[in-house]
Amino acid sequence: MLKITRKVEYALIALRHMQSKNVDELTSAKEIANQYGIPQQLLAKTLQQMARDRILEAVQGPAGGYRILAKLDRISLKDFFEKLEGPLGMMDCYFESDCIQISACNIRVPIQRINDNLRNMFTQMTLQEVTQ
Amino acid sequence: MLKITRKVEYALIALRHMQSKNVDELTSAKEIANQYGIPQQLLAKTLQQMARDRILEAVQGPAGGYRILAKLDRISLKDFFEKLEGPLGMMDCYFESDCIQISACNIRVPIQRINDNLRNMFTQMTLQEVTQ
DNA sequence: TTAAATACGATTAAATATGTCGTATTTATT
DNA sequence: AATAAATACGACATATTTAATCGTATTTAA
Repeated sequence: MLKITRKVEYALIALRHMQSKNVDELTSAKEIANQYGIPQQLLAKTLQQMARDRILEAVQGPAGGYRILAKLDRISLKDFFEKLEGPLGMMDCYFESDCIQISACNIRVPIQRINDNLRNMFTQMTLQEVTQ
Repeated sequence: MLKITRKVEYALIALRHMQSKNVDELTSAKEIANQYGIPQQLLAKTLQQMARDRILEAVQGPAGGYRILAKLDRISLKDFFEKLEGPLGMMDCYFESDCIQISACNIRVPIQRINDNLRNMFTQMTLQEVTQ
């Protein structure tokens, strides 16, 4: 429980890698995949998603690649996680309420408290802090 | 990501249920399973594990069941989670260091920072707070 | 025109989580 | 002593989620 996914892991590796370069320099998925020993296609998808989310900018064609587009100190870890993985909650009933036994459930409120703490914590941390 | 497991969910439901009773009153797995619509055998296993962990006391035989043994305000959520699920970390390399590409990895330290925050948060919350 | 890169849906594979089965043990009740 | 209702627990089966791969299209510098 409470594990981050490979997608997030690869995204962070990529961001950190790019941050060690000149701001407008491009990095290909291949370069990162080789350097860190991770599956290129999977990484590529993650980078593409980040591009759709306007975290990265993608440049096509040979000698193309990705560079950081967003201000990382303006993106909370919560937003980052949610962009990549969807709503951030310890239980789905935090967002959806189609749980069949919701009336019998006696831990909805307590779980929400934990959840709020968790979300609050990740709201306070920025991507910049993590990848710098 | 960051989801709690059914095991933890069922454990919390059970604890909260027992807390609404007299301290020495016994509750059977069947009673909880029926009331909250959860699989009895799976719940039973979880209760048995909590008994091994000295959170609950088990009484065998007919009319047997479980009651709360530990002082819940002395057990952190971190300890509780770790008793049930093992080491609490967003990545395994927080505890194990047999990651093949660990030398190339560029996010070990940042991830550890997030991890420390997370563990710190759960260290500060007690089981009592959650189940009361 | 070619080659090297991104783009992305579809599918497969692997890992993890969840649930069930079968059997043993304990013990209150009859 | 026999029975029944509960805990105890390893082994297995199923379901779900995550991770990885495949195939094909598009873009664009050389």
